Parts: sequence; C-alpha cells; structure tokens
Amino acid sequence: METRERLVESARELLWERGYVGTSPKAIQRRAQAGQGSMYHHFAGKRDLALEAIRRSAEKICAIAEECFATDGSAFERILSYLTRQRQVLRGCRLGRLTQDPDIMASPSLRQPVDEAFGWLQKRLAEIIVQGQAQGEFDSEMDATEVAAAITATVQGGYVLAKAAESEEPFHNAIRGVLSLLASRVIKAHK
Amino acid sequence: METRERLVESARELLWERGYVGTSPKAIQRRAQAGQGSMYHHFAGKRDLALEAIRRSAEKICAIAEECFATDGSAFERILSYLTRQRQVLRGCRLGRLTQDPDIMASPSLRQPVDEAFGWLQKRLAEIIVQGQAQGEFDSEMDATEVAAAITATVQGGYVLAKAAESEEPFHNAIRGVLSLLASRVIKAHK
DNA sequence: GTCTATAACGGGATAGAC
DNA sequence: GTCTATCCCGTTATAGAC
Repeated sequence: METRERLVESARELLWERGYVGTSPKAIQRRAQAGQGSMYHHFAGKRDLALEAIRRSAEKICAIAEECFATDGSAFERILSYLTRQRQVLRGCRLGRLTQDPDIMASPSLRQPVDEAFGWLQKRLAEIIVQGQAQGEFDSEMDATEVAAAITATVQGGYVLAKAAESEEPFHNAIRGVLSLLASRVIKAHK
Repeated sequence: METRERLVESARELLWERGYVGTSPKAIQRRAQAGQGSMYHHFAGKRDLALEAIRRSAEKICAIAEECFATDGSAFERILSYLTRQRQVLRGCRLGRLTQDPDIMASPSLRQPVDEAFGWLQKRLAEIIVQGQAQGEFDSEMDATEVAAAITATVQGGYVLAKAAESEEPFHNAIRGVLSLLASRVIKAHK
C-alpha cells in the first residue's frame, strides 16, 4: 500500500478507536509507518486527513448497509438483514463516535459526511418500510420516518450500551427488542 | 458555592461538552474560577476529579429517571413520561458520551458509574414492563429485557442522530417511533 | 486553602535539506 | 516524496511560598 493510503487507513482506525481529539498526527504517522514530512506532503494537516478518512468511512458504511437492503426478500427481511449483519459491537460505530467529538461537531466540513450518512440511512429505511406498507406487509398506520429513526437510533444506542457494559449483550438485546416490536406490525395475513 | 463544589460542577459541564480526553485541568480551573493549587489540594488529579463528577452525574440521571417512573399511571404512561421528559437533546447524554472516550473506557473506576447507571435503567424499565404484563396491560409475549434495552438504546441513539444532524428532529422521531411500536403491544381490552 | 514557579512532555505544524 | 530540525503552545502535574 502506498504511503498516502496507509495514512488514510491509519487515521480511520485511530478515529474509530480514540476519536478526533484523542488522535494526534504523530500517532497516525507511527501507525502508518510514515514520517512527519510524508503526512504534511499529502495532506494540509490533521483536519484535512481526518476529512478524507471520515468521508471514506461514511461511504463504506452506506455501501455495506445497501448490500443488506438490496437482498431480495420482504421488507422485514431486508431490515432484519441489516440489523443482524456482522458487527464489531464493542468497537462501536465509526461515525456515531464522531458525533461525541467537540472538534468534529464544531467543523461543518467534518460533520457533513456523518450527517449525510445518517440521513441517507434513515431515508433508505423509511423507503423500505413504505414499500412494505404498499405491499400489505406492514401495518399502514406505522409512520415510516419515525420507525426508521427508531431503528437507526437503536443500533447507535446499542453500541453505547455495549461499550458501557463492555459486553455485546445489551446491543443484541436492543436489536432483538426492536425487531420483535417491528415484527408485531407485520400483517399476519401477508402471504 | 465553595471552591471544591465549583470544581466538580465545572468538571461535570466540561465532561458533558468535551469529554474526558478533551477536557484539561486548566479549563476546569478557569471555569470554576479556581487556581491550580486549589484543584490539586482538593483532588489528587484530573482522574480523581472526573470520578467524582461522573458519579454525581450518574446519580442525578438515575434520580431523574426514577421521578418519571414513580408517577402513578399505567406502565405505558410511566415509560412515556420517561421518554418524553424535558431534555437538552443537542447537548446529548452526560453518560452516553463518556462511553466514546478511550481514557474512560480504559479505566475501570471511571467506567463503573456509567455501566451501573445504564444497567440500573434497563433493569428498572424491564421491571415496569413485567408489571404491565402482570396486569394485562402489555402483551405477555414481549421479552421485557430486550424491549427495555431497545428503549434505552433508542434514547442514546436518538442523541447521536440529533448531534449528527444538529437538529432535535431525529431524536423526537426516534422516540415517537419506539413509542408507537410499544403502543401496539398494549392490550386493547385493558380497561 | 490558595498562589506562583517550574518542569517534562506531547500536540500540531513549518522549514529546508536531500 | 521523505527526512530531520525546530518552534510555540498546551497538558498535567510537582514544589514550595504565603
């Protein structure tokens, strides 16, 4: 891997592990096995490198989610596929953790990719719910936007509870909980 | 307010705003209008002061939740009271944000109060759900532990989504979403 | 109890040689 | 492109005077 690429990947890992405030350029360089000079040659500074790392993480997260959504199956099954996909629960969400970082939130350009990814995710889930309703699978009384937000929030909150407990259990409990609630809005008569 | 007390309250505010890694002793002193010497007289160091601040925040959060839970009303109404209580949504959760802090998670003593508070919250919600089931209010098929985790996670995740969007909307959407899902498990025949 | 001085260290970046 | 030297500042204390 070239130096530039190693720098971005190292930044992605450290942002995940320690956040923006907790990550120093020096730490990124060490992990990437690159010198000071290399980093400041390829990037204007810490912020610039972080921006690229965050953008890439946001793209990947959306791509992985879309893989789950694009499977064929009922709307419920597609949501199930997303909620039960493999995750490194105890490491948390690469994007969610950035929302707790004061420097990220203070910088519109750094916050933007995070905002867009969560916005896209909720919109996509809402679309799937609406499709399910159109096909008579889901109770049409359900507010798609609200339920989509609840699902997205459960995942993010699940990570928080898992970290607090240093255990994956509360995460999986939360996912099963929201899935069971959602399952009860599936129309029984549906095929 | 005495100096010691001002230091703890300042630490609470700064931990909320900037987290542990992002908060320096100097910043706490400035906010508390206390000198270096005062801080190191009353506390062994940054960690020691943070521990007291975190413990206090955990206690307060549990106390506020219990106020909501202790109101009379159905199980659903008590949960509703908790979920719709006044919150400073865009500032996030004092405890949830700490789970994203590498230094907090690396220190058992700093993590403990956070862990206990979330554990207590989930246990308490599960109890209320079980009570609701015993009284024929909630569908008895529901797994109380899982739904309690889902509710707790929705709140925490709602904060994350709100911060990302710099808007309270996704938080309130998520809360309404989980409430509507929960409402559909209330037995209609119940008085 | 509170103050100031001091210190060792790391963060974040610039400059210029190679 | 990458390296080393250098810089200024903030962090997290400790020491001792008042």
